[in-house]
Amino acid sequence: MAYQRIGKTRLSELVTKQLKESIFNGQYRPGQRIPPEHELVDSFGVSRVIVREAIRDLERSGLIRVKRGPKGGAVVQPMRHRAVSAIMRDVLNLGRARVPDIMEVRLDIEPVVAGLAADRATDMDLESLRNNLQSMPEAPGDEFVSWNVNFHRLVARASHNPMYNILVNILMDFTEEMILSLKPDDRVVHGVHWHPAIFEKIERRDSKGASQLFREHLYDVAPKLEELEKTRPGILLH
Amino acid sequence: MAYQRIGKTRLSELVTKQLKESIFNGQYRPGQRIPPEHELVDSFGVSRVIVREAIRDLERSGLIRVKRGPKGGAVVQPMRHRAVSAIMRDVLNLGRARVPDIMEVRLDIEPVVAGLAADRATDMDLESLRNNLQSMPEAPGDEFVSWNVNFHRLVARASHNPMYNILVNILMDFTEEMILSLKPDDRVVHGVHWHPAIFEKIERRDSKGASQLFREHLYDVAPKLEELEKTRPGILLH
DNA sequence: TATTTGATTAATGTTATACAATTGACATAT
DNA sequence: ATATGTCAATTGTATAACATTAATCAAATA
Repeated sequence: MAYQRIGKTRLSELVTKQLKESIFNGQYRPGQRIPPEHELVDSFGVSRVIVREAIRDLERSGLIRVKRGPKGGAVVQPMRHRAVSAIMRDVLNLGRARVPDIMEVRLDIEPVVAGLAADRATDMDLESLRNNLQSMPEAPGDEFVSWNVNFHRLVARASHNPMYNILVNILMDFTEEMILSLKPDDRVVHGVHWHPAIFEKIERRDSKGASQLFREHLYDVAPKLEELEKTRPGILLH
Repeated sequence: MAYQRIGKTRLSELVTKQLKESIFNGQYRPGQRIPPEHELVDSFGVSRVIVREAIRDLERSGLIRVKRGPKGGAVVQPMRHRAVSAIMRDVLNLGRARVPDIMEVRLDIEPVVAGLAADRATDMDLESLRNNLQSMPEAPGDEFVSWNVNFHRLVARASHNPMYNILVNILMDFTEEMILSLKPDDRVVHGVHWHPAIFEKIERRDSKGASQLFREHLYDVAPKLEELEKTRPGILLH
């Protein structure tokens, strides 16, 4: 029988693994702090360097946020897509992804997600969407962009599929960044009138209708965003 | 005029940013090494701890791989989805995602991707797919699973959309893990006969057909995978 | 009294130095 | 030739000291 291969894992990885386990267990829940470094040093019996490395790992994967000072420390975060989003951007950059690639994915996914939302939206979801529609910022500044993009995020949340939720949020992170990187004057106020119509379909549980309208919405917007690629190549790269 | 807010960025983040820039620039290309720690310490004028932190960041996002010893160091990697995949899993765990959620996404995305593959596959892509079909492992062991899953990965690559490529690869990472976590006897040899038929559609540039067949393929497989959820809840969690 | 200012302190951020472990390359011995 | 040993480059880990940040509370001040 073959001997068992000795793993060359770094110490920090072992620490990371145990801490992660505790977080998934529910031992440390979102909002709570994990013990300060010096305590972890004692518990795990490794140096501070190692503990800090593990903590950095958790931070990078978005599971915790670290603050300094008294009452500071590592606080467990609720589900966040930003971490995935950040790394995804790096990988896409290496893969030379372009705006049309992103739009192609959006054009497929978002209508389906809207359909699911029509099927599954709770009253709270509908409330959030209604709220979004009624709070349009007046000036077409950065806030306006976030507000606009946020409708898409809320629809994704209403689909009640965590994976879709993350994916759409990632796509919208990219989209939002692209638009924000333009001077306000150059930003196309794209189809604000679509959103209320889409909401109506969702509210009436018209799955097919919501899906179809969303598709039209995106077909309407896509060319304008893809235009960006020409005027500002490599716009995804930040 | 308002003063400019002082960023409370960590030093390591500044280092990370610059190194990343160099990698995206093409200054350090996949396969090449970035300078050893002590040189970076000199160049950036920060301590070794900081440099190491930055390097760990790059490693975590899959941009480099670090080896020890002489001729070791940080080597730039080609586009990898694993890093995204790893973090995505953490976030999904926190979001309590379940197997049906994953399958729902696969059922939407993969047929579309197959359609694109039919439109865009190069001769090399077709060659890879053909190669896959002709090299079925005999024993239904781990290798068999990888081989099976790999067909899906190759189709995604043939779509020539980097984003889809990553997404499908992530989905297949999850799928592969789920199946591998079963004892070989419990693994369902799911529809091997679908793959050749799908390939034929792709080869003939029949976009609609490829898409449709792929959808049927997944509808065939889905129930068996979703069964896992019942017998082994939390199977995604590793 | 209300508000600024300062001191205290708990926590993370950074530096410096030394040593350990890994591993490729080459020399040496058998 | 093949195994063994030595060296050197490079990352991994440990320790100790100091810097910075920010919450809290006390004291000074208008």
